[in-house]
Amino acid sequence: MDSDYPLEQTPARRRRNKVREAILAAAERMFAKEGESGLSIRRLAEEIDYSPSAIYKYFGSKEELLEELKDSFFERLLDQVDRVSAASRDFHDRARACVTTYVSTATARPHHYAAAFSSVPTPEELAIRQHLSWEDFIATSKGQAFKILVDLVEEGQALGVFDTTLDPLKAAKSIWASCHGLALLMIHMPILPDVQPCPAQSDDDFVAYHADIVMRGLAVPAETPHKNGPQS
Amino acid sequence: MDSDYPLEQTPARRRRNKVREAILAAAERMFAKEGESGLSIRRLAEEIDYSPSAIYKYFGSKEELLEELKDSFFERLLDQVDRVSAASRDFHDRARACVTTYVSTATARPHHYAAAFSSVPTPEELAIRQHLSWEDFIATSKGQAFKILVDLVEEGQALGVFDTTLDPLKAAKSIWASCHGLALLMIHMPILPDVQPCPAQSDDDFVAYHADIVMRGLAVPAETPHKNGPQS
DNA sequence: CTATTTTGGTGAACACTGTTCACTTTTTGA
DNA sequence: TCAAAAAGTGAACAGTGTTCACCAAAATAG
Repeated sequence: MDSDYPLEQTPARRRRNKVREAILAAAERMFAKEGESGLSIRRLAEEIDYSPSAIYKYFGSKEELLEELKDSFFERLLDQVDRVSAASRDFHDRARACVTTYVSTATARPHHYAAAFSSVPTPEELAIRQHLSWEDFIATSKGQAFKILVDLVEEGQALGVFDTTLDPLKAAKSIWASCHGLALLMIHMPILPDVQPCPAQSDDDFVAYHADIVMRGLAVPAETPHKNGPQS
Repeated sequence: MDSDYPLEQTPARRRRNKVREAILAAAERMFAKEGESGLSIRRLAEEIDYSPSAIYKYFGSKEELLEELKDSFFERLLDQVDRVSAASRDFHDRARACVTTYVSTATARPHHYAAAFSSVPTPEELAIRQHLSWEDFIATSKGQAFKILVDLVEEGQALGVFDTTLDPLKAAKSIWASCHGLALLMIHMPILPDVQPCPAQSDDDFVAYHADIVMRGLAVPAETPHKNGPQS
């Protein structure tokens, strides 16, 4: 069955991929508009003029299909952030850009981002995930996103703008929590920004504002302000 | 039909409330264990020895029932935070306690908290929510939670520990995002804390750590450290 | 106390859903 | 050319939320 060189694209394979992509494209369209509950295998099959059972020749289950949508979305998000994190600019601008692109690409596809963090692991799954190595973790998309943050923290510490007494992993987790929370808050509760007679600003402005506050929390503390540093 | 004083509890009403509470209790148990997808009207009816259609004499739909579960959970959460925010302690400890109790009560019932922020509003819903007043907003549970944060920020500013140039609303939103994100990160990705040869600490310790970092981001800036304050 | 109306509860049905499986048609590879 | 593998299908299964006609019991009115 396997050919001379493994990457050969027989016409059959090409056709198969085409159908697969058609399924994914329709699913993507559906899911982006109506979310997980709005994505139905039967409607999806109807959309691309196939029978529902045909889908199962390409995806083992609806869950598997959804997993692929979510994964490819998160990898796109990761690429975006990776790009701006590798740009050569002022450190503060670059760090802020990481936050803003993370949040804006997340909110641009609310269903995707929310679904990417939707599973509540059962105790058994939790026990399994407990013993997975750091290497295995940063091999995943989420792990790579986390690694970008860790590197960013370490760079900030090396540049003398971040507190060197902070554990980079903890700091990175703190940053991630702040970004994650803002993105989801904007997705699920998009009313807070200018609910009052204050000068209305755009969402993007607030994200940058939030990013600056988050970074201030990691900055080197003032000489003797109060006894308010996180104790190790 | 209406009696002399509106609060009269006829035996019928009492019986009805009893059944209603039984439904809610079973639903609560089911939902806490298996989440929204695991809560089935039919299984729920079977659990309390009623027919599925009986449920609809007490709740208009599954959505309505779920709404009640989520709302009552969030009000419990609000109560917890309200209590510790009203305690008379050192400001830093109190603020930190607000964050830690918020996050820990959220993670104690992961399905509830996640579901409380699960709806992605459609553009139409968004347009409706756009013109709702500040008064209407802080009448809701979420609004009250937000108000606690705003008050906390203003108190911190009055005490001179928070930067007075910060808009209390924006600062409160920033704090909320950070808490919300940490809670959801711990719910959906409970692997980050000590994934490495670093001294393993408990989740609670990290939440407090995070709280301190968040508060540091709102503290009065050092004299002339860098040009890293959020510009208004 | 009786008659009437309202309430609580049920079973069957409707319109969905994801998924499986026996089956046919098409395509591929030797 | 022929057998084997792949692609695709319709019907069925086991679920789901929800509705509705119907019935019995309780509350209410005369």
